Amino acid sequence: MPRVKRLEVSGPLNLALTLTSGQVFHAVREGARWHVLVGREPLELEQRGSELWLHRGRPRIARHFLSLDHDLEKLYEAFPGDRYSREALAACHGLRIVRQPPWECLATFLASPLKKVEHIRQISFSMRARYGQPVAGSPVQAFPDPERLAELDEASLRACGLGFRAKNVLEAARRVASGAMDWEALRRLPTSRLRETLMELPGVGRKVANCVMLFAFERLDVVPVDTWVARIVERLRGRAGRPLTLERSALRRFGRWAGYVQQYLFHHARTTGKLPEP
DNA sequence: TGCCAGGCCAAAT
DNA sequence: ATTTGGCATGGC
Repeated sequence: MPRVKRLEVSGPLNLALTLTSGQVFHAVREGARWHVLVGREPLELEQRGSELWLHRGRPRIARHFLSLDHDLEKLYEAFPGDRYSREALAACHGLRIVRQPPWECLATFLASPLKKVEHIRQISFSMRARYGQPVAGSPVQAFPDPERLAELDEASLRACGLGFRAKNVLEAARRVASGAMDWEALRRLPTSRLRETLMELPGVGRKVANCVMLFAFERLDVVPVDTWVARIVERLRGRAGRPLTLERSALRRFGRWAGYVQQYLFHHARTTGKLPEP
C-alpha cells in the first residue's frame, strides 16, 4: 500500500466540485475520498480544508489533471460582477477545469446530446464495465480504448444505453483507431483549426468540440453553449442569441477565462435550477 | 402521461 | 444563410 502524500495547493481548490461538475463522469466517492482515473492511472484523493492528500497515484499526474497550476485568483478578478454571476462564483469557489485524456473526453461527450449529466455518468460506467479494463486499486474500470470499441458492433454499444449516439461513438472509435487523430499534433493547432478537425468526426458539432477543447486541450477561452448557458445568457442580457453569438461575446468580455466563467455559471444553474432574474 | 435532457444532422425555407 | 423535425433513453 503506497504512502499518502500531500499535494501543494497554492490557490483555491474544491475537489468535489471539480469532479462532479460535468467534466468527468466517472469519479466515485468513498467516504471522504475520491477515486478518479486519468486514462489508466488511478488517483485516490482527499481534501481536508485547504489540504489535498493523495492516497494513491502519482503526484505529477494528479497536479496536472486537477490543473493546480491555474491561477484562479486571476480568474476571480476577471469574473463578471452581476448578482447571479457572483452567486455562481461563491457557490463554485475552487472549481477547476481539468486536463482530461482526449479520447475518453471525446467519447463521453459523444454520449452527451439530449442526455442529463447523471445519464452520461451511467453510460460512462456501463461502457467501462462492459468493455474497459480493470485498474489495480480503483473501483472503476478504465474507459475502453478506441481500438476496443472499434471491433464492436452498434448493438453492443447500444447495450450501454447510448441510443442513437451508438453509431457516432462506433464510427468515431473506428476513425481514431485507424489513426485519424494524432492527439499530440492536434495540441499544437490553433483553436479554430482544432475545432474544425474535431468536427470532422460524426456526432461532433460545435458544442461537443468546444467541450473537448475546454476539458482535454486546455483551451480555457472556449465556451460550450448548451441549453443551460443559453438560458442564463438570455436572462442576463434580456434577449436570446444564437450560440455562436453568445460564444463570441463571452470571449470578448472574459478573454482567456471565458470557458471558466461558462463552467461556473453552468454548474450553478444545473445544480440549483436557478436562473438570473429576467 | 408528458416533458426534457451539456445537440447533431439533413431537409426545408 | 437560417430554421425545423427527428432522433433513443431514462427519470421526475
